[in-house]
Amino acid sequence: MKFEAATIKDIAKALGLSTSTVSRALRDSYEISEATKKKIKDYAAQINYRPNPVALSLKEKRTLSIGVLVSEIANTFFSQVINGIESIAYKNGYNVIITQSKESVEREEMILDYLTSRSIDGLIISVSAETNDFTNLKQLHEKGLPIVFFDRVVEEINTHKVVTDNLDGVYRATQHLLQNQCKRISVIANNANLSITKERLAGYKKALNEYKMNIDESLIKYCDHGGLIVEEVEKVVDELLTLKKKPDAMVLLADKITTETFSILKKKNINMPQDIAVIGFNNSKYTSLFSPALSVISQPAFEMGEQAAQLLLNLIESKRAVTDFKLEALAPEIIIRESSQISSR
Amino acid sequence: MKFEAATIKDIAKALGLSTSTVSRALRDSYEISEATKKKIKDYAAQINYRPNPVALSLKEKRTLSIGVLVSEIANTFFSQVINGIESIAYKNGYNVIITQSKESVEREEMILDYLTSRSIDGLIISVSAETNDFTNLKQLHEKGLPIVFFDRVVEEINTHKVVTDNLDGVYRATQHLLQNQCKRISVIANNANLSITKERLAGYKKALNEYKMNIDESLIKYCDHGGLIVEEVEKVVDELLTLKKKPDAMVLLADKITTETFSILKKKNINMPQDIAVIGFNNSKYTSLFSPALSVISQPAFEMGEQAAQLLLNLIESKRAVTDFKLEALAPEIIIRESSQISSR
DNA sequence: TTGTAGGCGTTATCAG
DNA sequence: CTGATAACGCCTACAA
Repeated sequence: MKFEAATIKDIAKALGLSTSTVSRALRDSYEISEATKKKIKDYAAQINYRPNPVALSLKEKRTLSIGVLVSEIANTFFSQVINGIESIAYKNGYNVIITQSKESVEREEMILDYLTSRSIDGLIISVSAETNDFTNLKQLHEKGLPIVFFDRVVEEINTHKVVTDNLDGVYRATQHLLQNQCKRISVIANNANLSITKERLAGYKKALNEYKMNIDESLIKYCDHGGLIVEEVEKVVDELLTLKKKPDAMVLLADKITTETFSILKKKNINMPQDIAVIGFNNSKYTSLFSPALSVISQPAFEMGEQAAQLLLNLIESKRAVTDFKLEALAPEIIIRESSQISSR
Repeated sequence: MKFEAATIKDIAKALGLSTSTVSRALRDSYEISEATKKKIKDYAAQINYRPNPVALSLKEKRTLSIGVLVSEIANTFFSQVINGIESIAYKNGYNVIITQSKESVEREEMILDYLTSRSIDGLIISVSAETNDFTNLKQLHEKGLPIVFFDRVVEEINTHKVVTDNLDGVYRATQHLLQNQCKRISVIANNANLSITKERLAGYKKALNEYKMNIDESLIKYCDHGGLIVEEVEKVVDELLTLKKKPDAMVLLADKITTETFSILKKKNINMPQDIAVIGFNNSKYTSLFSPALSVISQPAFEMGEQAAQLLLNLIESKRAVTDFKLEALAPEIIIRESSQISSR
């Protein structure tokens, strides 16, 4: 059972006019007399007429909706980004279709195929951790689908990108640990394929280099699924804790990895920051309520969403092909709390 | 710049056939010879043909998308529900259009108007805290728009509803506090209009009655915006703390209110549970990492989403008008942790 | 077995 | 100033 909404035809019939006259009157065309316009508009308002967006889409070859693909909606960072995207899209009359890959390549491929079979005008995407083959995405881009990357970007595809200044964020976080006399700073990173992993590790190494510390590869661990699988985090934490020369600090390079590691360390009754100082990426307000209150690198998620959406709308609505692409790198905020503050050691 | 995708026409032209033959072949009609079918299908695959969903929508008067309206996406409970909805919708070939009211009536009205101007086949909604006039929603429902309510339901509208067993959840939580010798148990509730508020308060009162305790109205507070505005929470917490006869426990009846109150109490250096025992609704995993670890009433959010989506799809795809509506009340989980466990007082 | 001719709701073009 | 017609991409009676 469906509810049948009024169409232009209904109005035309009721008023003894043609559909074209009605259409023109509703769009306030100059060629219609004020009297007819008024009659038509009044009647339209009365029966609560709304133009059918599907018919418009078919005619105008656009859907007024944009697709968003992230790895997980329930992740605070992503839901904040989506919030930002939504606010801009909404303001400009666009729908947002939100989808999640759950870090799976197959799901990502399926979703892309689905979304781009004409149901979106543009795409905002943070690629899944597993993905390292971007031919599909590249093809879509070459065919003319407007794409904006955020967070996890694909270097080979030339389009707008919105990221956190990951290098600087981790650089400052690591610096802070070094200033707190940490000597063996470990890191747990996301999948090595990801742009964010490379950038964040570069920040870590930059800080160590400045302090003339050696890069010890045994202190660098990866979670291929971005911490979505608890076991992969447990595994690397255990590896770090059973090293001959144990780390005295951890820098956690992804939201999920941060909270999982924190939880694991607590369960093992490891004192933070005394035994291990901890700082990691996370966007949830809740981390301030943790015990110890967690030091975090927080990304300007809402703004990232806003910027990505604005850039995408620019692409979609631009008349000429855009060739000048922007890379927006927004500054993260380093929030130092108890988990990384070593008063004396 | 748009990318032009292949159409049935293109295939027909390329193969010297008519569009209807192509259409039929692609849908595996019995009236087309195997040879032609194969030729057409091969070519379609080769040029990566995908039927245009917009054209299909126009023809079939359905969009294969469902709308979801919640108060806030970034709220863990809602993002988990959305997750559940998405999983079912996705499996059945439906799009999900996610929107948020931010607890504002105007936004809710605008979104409804937008969503229902033919761009969705059905709606899953948890109404905003401010809303107490449901004529709009009622009209939509009467016009035949399939609607499923979850969480915050509208009693006057007769359709499927998926809720947590709120009464029982709060009843058990309050009982737990009573068993822990709490004598003056206060509650902070969401907007009094909401179904969830009424149900949850009923649970509170039921427990007190069983223990032959008086209901002291000064211990019952409301946040009209569901805790979305920090000041409204601060105000009621202050009111409770400055009562002549202070409360020794708090039951917090909404996610946001729970975390805000917890944060306020911590800032005021109030010991939990010694000074005030605390338990509240919350769906974030993070609460176990709080200090003190927070006791919570956790809702089966993912399942709620799944059920709501399944019920909606049933409504949408049902041939005859549905008259037998379900009210699914799923059991919440009471997780007792430090914030409400009083060992000795 | 294949082709022709509408029609879904709208707007642009061309006529009057 | 207003109306008829075609077109967007697809499907389906009805013809051939």
